[in-house]
Amino acid sequence: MKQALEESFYKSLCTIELAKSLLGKRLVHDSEQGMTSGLIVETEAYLRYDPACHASRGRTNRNSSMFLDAGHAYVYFVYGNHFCFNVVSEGQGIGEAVLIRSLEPQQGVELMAARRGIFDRILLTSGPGRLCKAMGIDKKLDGSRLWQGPLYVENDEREAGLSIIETFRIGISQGKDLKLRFLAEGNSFVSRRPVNE
DNA sequence: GTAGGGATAATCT
DNA sequence: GATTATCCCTACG
Repeated sequence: MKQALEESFYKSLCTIELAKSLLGKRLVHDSEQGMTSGLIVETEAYLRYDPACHASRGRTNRNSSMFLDAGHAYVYFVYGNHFCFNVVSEGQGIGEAVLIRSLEPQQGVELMAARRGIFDRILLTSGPGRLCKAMGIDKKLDGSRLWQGPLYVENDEREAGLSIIETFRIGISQGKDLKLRFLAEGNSFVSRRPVNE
């Protein structure tokens, strides 16, 4: 592994700051099948008093890793088909996290394509379920420590000068009016373009 | 390009 | 039994 961000990075920021700060950084998975990585270009924040947040109605078996210390992974299964990957934020006992919604593929594009069964670079990792499949992220990584790997985040020089757009979150029925989705302006790998504002 | 629905299963009521 | 932080395929303009 090259330079995984340290635990202190995750602890030093609140959830919204972390969601913005992760844009332009690189998510890396050093798996048994090979190395894959991608630039984070879209995130969403889920806050503890937010009705759309899994943790807002208390701790359950499913969401328990959301209550770990900042810098752990929260991976869950949705719609009977897909995994979603989150970066846990805030201190132990506080259920907040940042959902990673899309990546721009960097290393291991061939492996991603093989895992996904498609070859269109744009569709490889543009969506939370898609990127988990491409990166080989599943329930085994739930609760893992992002500062130790094999799944981790590192800096990328492209973070500098990045413009961030704030807009509404996707795929939820509650908390729709909150602008807690963040994306890299002008990047074509985001899962959906913002509609109005 | 947009809209609709099916797949598919853990979780919660 | 309903809901769900999704994806993909098909049909229709």
